[in-house]
Amino acid sequence: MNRIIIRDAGETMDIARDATLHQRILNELESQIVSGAWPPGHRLPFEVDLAKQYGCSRMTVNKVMTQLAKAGLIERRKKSGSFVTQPQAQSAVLEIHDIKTEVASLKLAYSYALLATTEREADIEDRRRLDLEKPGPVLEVRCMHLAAGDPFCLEERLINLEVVPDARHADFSNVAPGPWLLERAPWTAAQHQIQAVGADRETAKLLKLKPETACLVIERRTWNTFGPVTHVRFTYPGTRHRVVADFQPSSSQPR
Amino acid sequence: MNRIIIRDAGETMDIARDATLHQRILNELESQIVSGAWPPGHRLPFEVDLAKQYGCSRMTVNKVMTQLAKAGLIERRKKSGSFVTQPQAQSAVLEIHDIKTEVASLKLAYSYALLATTEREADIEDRRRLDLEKPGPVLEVRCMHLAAGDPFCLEERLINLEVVPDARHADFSNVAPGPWLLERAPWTAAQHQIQAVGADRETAKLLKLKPETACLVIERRTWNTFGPVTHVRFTYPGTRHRVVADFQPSSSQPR
DNA sequence: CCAGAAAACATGTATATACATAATAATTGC
DNA sequence: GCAATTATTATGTATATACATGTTTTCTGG
Repeated sequence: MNRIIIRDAGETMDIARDATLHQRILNELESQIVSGAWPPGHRLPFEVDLAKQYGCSRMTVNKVMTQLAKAGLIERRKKSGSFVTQPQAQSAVLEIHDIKTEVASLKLAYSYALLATTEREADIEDRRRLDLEKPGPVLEVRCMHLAAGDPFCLEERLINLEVVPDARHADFSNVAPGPWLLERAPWTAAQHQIQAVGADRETAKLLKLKPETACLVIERRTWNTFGPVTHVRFTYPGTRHRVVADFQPSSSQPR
Repeated sequence: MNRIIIRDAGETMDIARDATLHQRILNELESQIVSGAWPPGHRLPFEVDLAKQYGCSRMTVNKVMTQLAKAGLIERRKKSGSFVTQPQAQSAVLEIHDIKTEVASLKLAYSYALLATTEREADIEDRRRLDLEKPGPVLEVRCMHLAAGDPFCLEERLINLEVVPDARHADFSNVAPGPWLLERAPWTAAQHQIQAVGADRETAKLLKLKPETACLVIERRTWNTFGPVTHVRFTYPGTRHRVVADFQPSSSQPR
C-alpha cells in the first residue's frame, strides 16, 4: 500500500524533471490510463512502437509494462498486445464501493434515493473536508443506499465544482454520485479514514436506528491532477458491516 | 494491496514447482527474510554472488532485488550491499500497531497492563477466530494499553500454541504479546477486519466508557508457513481513533 | 598522522541480443 | 472449401555488456 500522495504541482514537476527514462515512461503511460484518456479495453501501443517513440530499447519499455501489469492497470495478451484493464483503480484499496455491487453480493435488491443537493461557496468546514486551499463553489449531495428496501448506508458528499463543473447540471435523482463521478473524473490519489461513531439524531432517523447506535463511518477524499475532486462520508449501521482487507507483505504475485 | 492468501501447502508447492527462475529467487529470498532467518539489518549476499549461486546473470538477480526493494523488504546501499529493512511487514497494511508507537506519536506516556492469560484446548469459537481446522492448544491473552494512564485500547488475543509453542512459557506481564510474537513468529499473510460496535458492559468498564458507546474494533488474523499464528482484537474508544490509509493506484514510486 | 586524491566496489540504468511461448494470420494439402 | 500446418507477431524471460553513480577503502603527500 502506498502512502505518499503527490498533489503539489511543483513537486510533481520536480519528479518528472530529473526522473529516469523508466520513470518518465511509467508516469506518462499511467496518466493516460488513470486520466481516462485510454479507457478500459483500449490497446496500448506495441512495445516496439513505444520504444521507437521514446528512442529507447524494447527492454526498457518491457520493464515498464511488466510493472504496470503487476500493478493491475493493464492486462497483457501475447500476440494481441497490452490492454487497459476494466476495473479502474477504485475498489482496490479497501474492497468496498461501489455500494450497488456490495448490496448485490449480499443478494439483496438495491435501490437508491436522493435526499438533497445544495450548491454553495465552500465554507471553512467544506474546505477542510475537501482539502481546498481557497474558497470555491462546491456541491453537496446527500443520499441513501437501500438494500431490500431498508436503509443500508447514508452518503454525504462534497464535490469540487472547480474540478468537476459538469456536476452542477448532473441529475443525481436516479444515478448515485459515486458512479457518475467515476465515469467523468477518475481519481489518481485517495485517502481513507475509518472511525466508529455513535449515530446522531438525524442519522439515526435516516438509518432507522436508535440514537447513539455504533456506526462505521468511512470517509474518502480523492484527488486528480487538477486538484481535490470529492469528499464522501459513508455511514453504515455498525453491527452489520465490516471492512475487510487481506494482505501479503511482498512482492509476490498479486491477482 | 494484495488479496490472495496462500496458505495451502499444496498450492504453494505448485507455484514453486513450475516457477520461473525469477520467481524462484524471489520466493527464496523472501522466505529467508520473512521467516526471520535473515533478521532486520542482515546483509544479503552480493548480486554477483547470488548470480553465481543460482547460475544466472546479475541482471536477473538485480531485477529480483529491485522488486524486493520496491516492496520495502530490503534496503539497498551502493557499495555496501542490500540489507533487510527494520520494520517487518507489520504496519504496512493499515498504519497502526504497534500501539506503543501509536501512543508515542501522540506524545503521551505509554503503559501496558496484563489482565489474564488462559491456556486451553481450542473450542468452536477459538477455531473460528484462528482459522484452525482441527482442535489444538491455544493461549488466550487479555491485556490493556494505556496512554497517560488512561485506557487506550483493549487487546484480546488468541495464540496458536501448535505454531508458537514457546508462547506457553512467555511472560506477558511486562511485554505485550504483539511485540513478543513479532520477534519470534513473523507472519507472511494477514487479514484485517474493521467494524463499529457498541461497547458491552465489560468492555465499557475496562475502557471507562458508558455501555453502548461506539467503539472501533480492529481484528487481525495472521499466518506463517506453518499455519495460523494469532488472532487479535483491538477495541478502541471510537470517537478518539481513526484508521487512515492513503492510496495511489499504481506502480508509482512508493516511500 | 591525517586530509585529500585515487582506486575499487556494488548497485542503477540502459542497450542489444537471443530464444521461448502463445495467439493469430496465412498457406497448404486434400 | 475446409481442416491442418506453417509463418508471423507480440510478449516473456534471460544473457552479456556498458557506463553512470555513489560509497568505501586505499593510497598518497605534506
